Amino acid sequence: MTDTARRVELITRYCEEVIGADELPALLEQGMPLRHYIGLEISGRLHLGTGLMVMQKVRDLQMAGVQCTIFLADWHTWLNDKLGGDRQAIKQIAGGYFKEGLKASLAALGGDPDNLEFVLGSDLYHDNDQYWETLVEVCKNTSLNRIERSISIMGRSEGESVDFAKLLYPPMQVADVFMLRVNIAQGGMDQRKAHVIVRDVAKSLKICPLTDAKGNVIKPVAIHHHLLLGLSKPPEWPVDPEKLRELRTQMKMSKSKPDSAVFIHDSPDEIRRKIRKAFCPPETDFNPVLDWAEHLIFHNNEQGLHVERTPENGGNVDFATFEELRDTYAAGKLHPGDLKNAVAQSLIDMLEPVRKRFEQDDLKAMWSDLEKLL
RNA sequence: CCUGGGGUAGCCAAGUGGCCUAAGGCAGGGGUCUGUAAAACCCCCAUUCGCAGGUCCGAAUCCUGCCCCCAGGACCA
Repeated sequence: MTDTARRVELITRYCEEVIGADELPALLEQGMPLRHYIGLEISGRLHLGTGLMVMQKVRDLQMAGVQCTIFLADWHTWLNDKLGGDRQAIKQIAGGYFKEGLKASLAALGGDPDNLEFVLGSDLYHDNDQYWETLVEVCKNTSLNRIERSISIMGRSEGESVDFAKLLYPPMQVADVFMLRVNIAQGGMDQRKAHVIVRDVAKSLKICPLTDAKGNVIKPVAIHHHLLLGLSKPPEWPVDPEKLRELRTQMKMSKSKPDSAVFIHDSPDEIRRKIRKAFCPPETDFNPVLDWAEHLIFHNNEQGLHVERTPENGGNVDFATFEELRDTYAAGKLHPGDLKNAVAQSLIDMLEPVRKRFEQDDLKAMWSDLEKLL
């Protein structure tokens, strides 16, 4: 495998979708420094979707030699009425709990937290004419209709009536990408609308266009990771494939359903309890426990999944690949309870360093600052 | 600024002077039952009705003022 092929593989692996994958090899070959970003709202406790799904991709990108940036979107958090819309508190949590929590998560996954850049929205926008000019340019190159349809990126449903400020959110997110000079934009599958606008307007921007090593204007590559299923039963079961797209957002982990999500600093007992209560039908589709096994365990743990069972239940088993696990489960040869115990234990082990980090006084204090706000 | 409609739990929503210490549904929590969960069944979940006064024996329900939301309209030298 050539070096370029190896790096492309690292950049794109495990992604549910990559828009503009064809453009990657050329960028790599011309020695263009690759800059990544993912924007995160400061919305509350860090769950596995952010802590592990986002950060495992960051780790992969670092391994591919990409400069990674976490954009702490304090303005977007404010626009979206999160954390009570308290700007001062949002900033404080962003630079404290959020930043340190993400670094701890990345470290636990084998990435390099010291080489991870953090940019706060307020800092990027302050005294930055280019940013506001680019925002206007983005707006001039899209339509109100399109922006209204894209508010699903902020967890709002299409057609929902929102105050006008919220319509600034999507074009600001688009402008962020160009202002940060990013050529790889990462997001969950729920962010694709914003990234499609990014790519649509990329060639029309004059103030702050993105260019390659030769000075040609290019579009950022968009990489989208899988959204982890929430642990609760989907609102509609069985899931109708026709309605999958609209249901997807409702199926993801949500903070309003406390036990549908596991947080990065949950205690082993909490993790076991939540997973024990998880929806886990005999089917393999839309099975959150299998979903977590696939995307969290097999993508991070070389050892695969170790299942402990009593002798009368068949004794211990190891699965080296997800396919092996899925097929065994589908055949009814692995009991859901045993699967749950194994997945829980594996996550507990994976998150051990994160919990350790949160036991230290500085992070403990930052965490408690957040809890007071919730 | 005007006209009309509206503000009841996380969400939807009934109730228009006393039986409201506020119905119902969804979501959520606890439990029973299953070697998981789900389903089923049982239980919990607003001392309070946008805010402040007032009338009345008694107000979520009537009156006054204020705040906010929605749909129009007016203004636009």
